[in-house]
Amino acid sequence: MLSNSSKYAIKAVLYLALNSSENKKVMVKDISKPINVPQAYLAKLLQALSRQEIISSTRGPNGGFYLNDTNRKQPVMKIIDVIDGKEKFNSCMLSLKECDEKKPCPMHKIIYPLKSKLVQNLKSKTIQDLSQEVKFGKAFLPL
Amino acid sequence: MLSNSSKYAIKAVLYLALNSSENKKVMVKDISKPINVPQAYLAKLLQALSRQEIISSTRGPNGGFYLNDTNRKQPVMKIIDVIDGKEKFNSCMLSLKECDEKKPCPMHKIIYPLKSKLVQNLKSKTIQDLSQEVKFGKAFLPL
DNA sequence: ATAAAAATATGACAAAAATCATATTTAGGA
DNA sequence: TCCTAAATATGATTTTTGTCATATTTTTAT
Repeated sequence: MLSNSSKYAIKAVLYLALNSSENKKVMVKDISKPINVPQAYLAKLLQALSRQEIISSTRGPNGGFYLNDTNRKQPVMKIIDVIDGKEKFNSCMLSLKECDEKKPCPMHKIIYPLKSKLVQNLKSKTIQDLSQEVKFGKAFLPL
Repeated sequence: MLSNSSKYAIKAVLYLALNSSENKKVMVKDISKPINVPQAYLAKLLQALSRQEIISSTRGPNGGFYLNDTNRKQPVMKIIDVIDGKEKFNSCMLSLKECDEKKPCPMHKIIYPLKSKLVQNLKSKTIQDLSQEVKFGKAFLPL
């Protein structure tokens, strides 16, 4: 449903939400271990997120990745947009060029309402929102 | 969301539902043209579906692919199962080993209800159901 | 029986996604 | 200032997915 890359990225950002701040930066290797994602690969993903200012980073000694307040307010969808591309949830389930309410493909009715609700959720829920769930023991993040 | 392969397969089966019968078999090349899928590739997909008895086929002159009544009663999900594998909609959105109502990952609440509704739809809607929509002008299948 | 027309089986090739490796740049501390 | 530790940029490798090609088997008609 999501690519591995997106899953990795979301896990990493959530990890940062729970374990970093402007004055507590975290190195790639210290993220990759607990979330169980290959370090070199994760580095690439984090760099992409950093370039788009979805997460923050500083180089050099005592540097690392972290989230500032603006970062925390980003919707989860942004992560997916950057890693998997904006088209991820946009295309018709049968890849028909023209597929909408007026001229729906045969799968449209089964899928569209659910997909658009999903997109809505992903756009409204922020990194902050999700990390709070974990913080308050309502959701979990092992492995 | 679905692989190209699954999309192609669904389009082809829908085409067969609308244009074939036990005594009107259709050759690969006559399916691939109208649904705009490369012939050799489609052949491979149809063979896989035929092996799993989701569609029917006979070889030799006047042979081809077609749907019998049993085929038409298959749920759309079966096509996806065969082409993309049963795990497609089964895994957690963050690929956590353990993720369920009791110990949900942070994305669970946002996604699970929608995903399970989607799966339910794909399992209950049959090839027949979808092709009827097209037949009665309630859905469309160009390109 | 034989020839032709179809699916089937197999595998080669290409493109994209995932993974790994390394040289470069930047920032901090001695 | 210079060394070291971190991200960054770049690209090589591997795996998976998508695509193409061809030889084989089965069926029908002559």
